[in-house]
Parts: sequence; C-alpha cells; structure tokens
Amino acid sequence: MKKLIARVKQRRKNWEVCLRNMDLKRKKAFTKLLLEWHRNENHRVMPWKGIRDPYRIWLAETILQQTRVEQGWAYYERFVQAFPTLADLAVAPEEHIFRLWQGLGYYNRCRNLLHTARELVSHHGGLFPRSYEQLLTLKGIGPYTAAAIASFAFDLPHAVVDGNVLRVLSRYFGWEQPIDTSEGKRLYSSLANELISRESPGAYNQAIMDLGATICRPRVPLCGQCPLARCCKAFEQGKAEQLPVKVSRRTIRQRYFHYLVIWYEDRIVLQRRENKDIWRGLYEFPLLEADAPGGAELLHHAAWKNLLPDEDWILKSISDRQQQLTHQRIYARFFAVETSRPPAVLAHQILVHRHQLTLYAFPGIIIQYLRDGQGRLF
DNA sequence: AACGCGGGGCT
DNA sequence: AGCCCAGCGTT
Repeated sequence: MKKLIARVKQRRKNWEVCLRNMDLKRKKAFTKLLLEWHRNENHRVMPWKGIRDPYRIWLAETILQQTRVEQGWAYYERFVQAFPTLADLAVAPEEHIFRLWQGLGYYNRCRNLLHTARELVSHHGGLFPRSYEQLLTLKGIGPYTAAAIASFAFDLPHAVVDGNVLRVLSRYFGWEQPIDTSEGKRLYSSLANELISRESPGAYNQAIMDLGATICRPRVPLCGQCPLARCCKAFEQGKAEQLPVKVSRRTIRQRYFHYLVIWYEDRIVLQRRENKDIWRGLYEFPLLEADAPGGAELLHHAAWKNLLPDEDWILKSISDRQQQLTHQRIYARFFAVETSRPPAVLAHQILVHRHQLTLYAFPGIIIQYLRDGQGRLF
C-alpha cells in the first residue's frame, strides 16, 4: 500500500516536472503579451481598480467573491461611502452592515467582514498584515483574497487564482486538467505563481482577470481580438470553447417553506435565521418547513400555537412565491393572518412596526412578498 | 475531498 | 434549463 502511494506521488511529481519544462516558450510569451495588452489596450474601468488601500481592496474582493462585477459595483460604492475606513466598519452595528449587504447573497461573507474588521482593530493595531500567510489566517480571506491584497496593496508576487485565471490558463496552455478538483487547483495555482511578473505583480494580476472577463470569456471567447491568440494552445487546436474542463455537477434540492405573516394592528412578527442553513442572519416570518406544500391546517400546528392561540385571528390570504438558488429551489407559501390580540412572541421573535421594516435585512423571497403589496409595504 | 452557501445575467 | 461569476469555511 505504501509503495503504491509512493508510486502515485512519484508519477504526479514527474507529471509536474514535465509540465514545467514543456511550455517554456509559451510561458515567457504569456506574461510579456499580457502586460503589453494591459498597458496599451486594457480600458476596463472599475471603482476599486488601481487602489492601494488594503482596506478598500479587501472590501472590494470580498464583495466580488463569486459575484459578477456589475452586481457588486454599487454595493462596493455604498460600503465605501458608509464605512470609508476600517475603523468605521469595525464599530458599525451588525444590523447596519447586513442591511447594506442585503440582496448580495453568501451572507457569511458579511459576517466574516465584520468579524475580521474588529479582529484587525483589536489585535493588529487597525492595520492589515503585510504578508500572504498572515492575511490567510483572517476569517473570510482565502487564497484568492490574500493574493489580491498582497499584490495590489503591498506589491508581493502572489498570483490570484479565480474563475477568470483558471479559464485563461486552461485555454492558453490547452490543459484538460479539471479546474474544480484539489489536484487541478494545485496545478493551476502553481503555474500562475510561475507566470506572475516579479516586477509588477499587481498589474499582472489585474491584467489576467481583465483579459478573462473581457476577451477570454466563458462563452463566446473573442479570440479574434485576443493579444495572446497566436501563442494560445486552445486557439491553435480550435477548442477554446471546450475549455476549461469541470467535473462536478450538483443536484438541486427542493424545499417547501410556510410562512406565517401575522399582523397585529400595524405590527408584524419577525424572526432571525440562526441555524447553519441558507440566509443566516437575515430576517423572515415564523416558518414551518415541510417535505411538501401544506394547506391552512398548518395554522393549527403546535409550533405556531403561541402566535395563533384560539379564535382571535382570521386568515386573510394565502399566496405562493418561488426562489431559485444555486443548489436549492424554495417554494414559499405565505399565510397572512390578522389578530386582534398582541401575539405572544417567543424569545427569538420580535414584533416590528411596518415603518421599521427597512431596518432589517430579508431574503429575496420575503422582499418579493412584501413588495407585491401582500405585505402592505415596500 | 466534498459540500453548502445567493442572486443575477447570459445563452 | 443550465452555466458561470474577482471564493471561503466546514466537515
């Protein structure tokens, strides 16, 4: 067994050595052509581009994790306006930050943002550490973000590896190694760190991502305009659109949410999602989840006994909404109820006036519901 | 190594 | 309907 593992390791090593030597000319050309294009023809403009302040770089990169530039743009500008410095962010109330993040998704990013801001202020003198390894230890900062801060703010030669980079490298070098495995990540990352310009790491990192976003696009790459096409293996073999290779496919889970929208005069009951699940930290109505859609009989469910005791309430409407997430499809049914007695809220629930609803952050499906007039708001 | 985590735009 | 996006943390 040990022998076998040793042999696999040796073979992997040989493969890497082979790759390293194989494309020497191609590699040299890559960095040179990329930087030339960046200097002369890259006209992409974004509010965070060229910034050296590690705080704003961190903010931008965090917002942009798995998020399209166009989508994150306005969020970044609102955050910079509300929290111009790290110190401003560190003292902000969590509710305020979540409200600004509302609608952006992946809410753990938001939680980690605040956590790390406070960590930096209380344990690092309000300064970002100036090394890649130190940056990596901070919550919410992984290999990509650490490399971005290290290179853009501190001129350190650490290559960013994001979706753009993986695509550009896979195509340029014609690698069919899948990009979504540990093995693949290791190989592409090591290649990227070989290629990065030692003189201007920040410019190199910016350039490769801009090229991936504007020319070497996921679908319909603009090889005709690409400055690297003449050295690009995928272009040479006419398989740019077939790369990069991915192996993983995920199944989509279906979930059925039943929300109790209980109005008492102009107030409504809300609760905050706390479990390890989607939308943690956002607010919603009292919820019953089931394996299938349920009817009005749910109003007599034990979990809602405190809010709907006997006959002091009336059902006003039932309405359905859907929300498609990347890995889940949410079917939500809203039961709107009016009550004449103040509901007995549990410890985790709050009674909020409708004019105060804008103070809370909600999942998209709740926003949908409130906006449609069913909730008398937005 | 595999999985969970959003929301939106594009084909 | 499926894919992808300036990824990261947990198990």
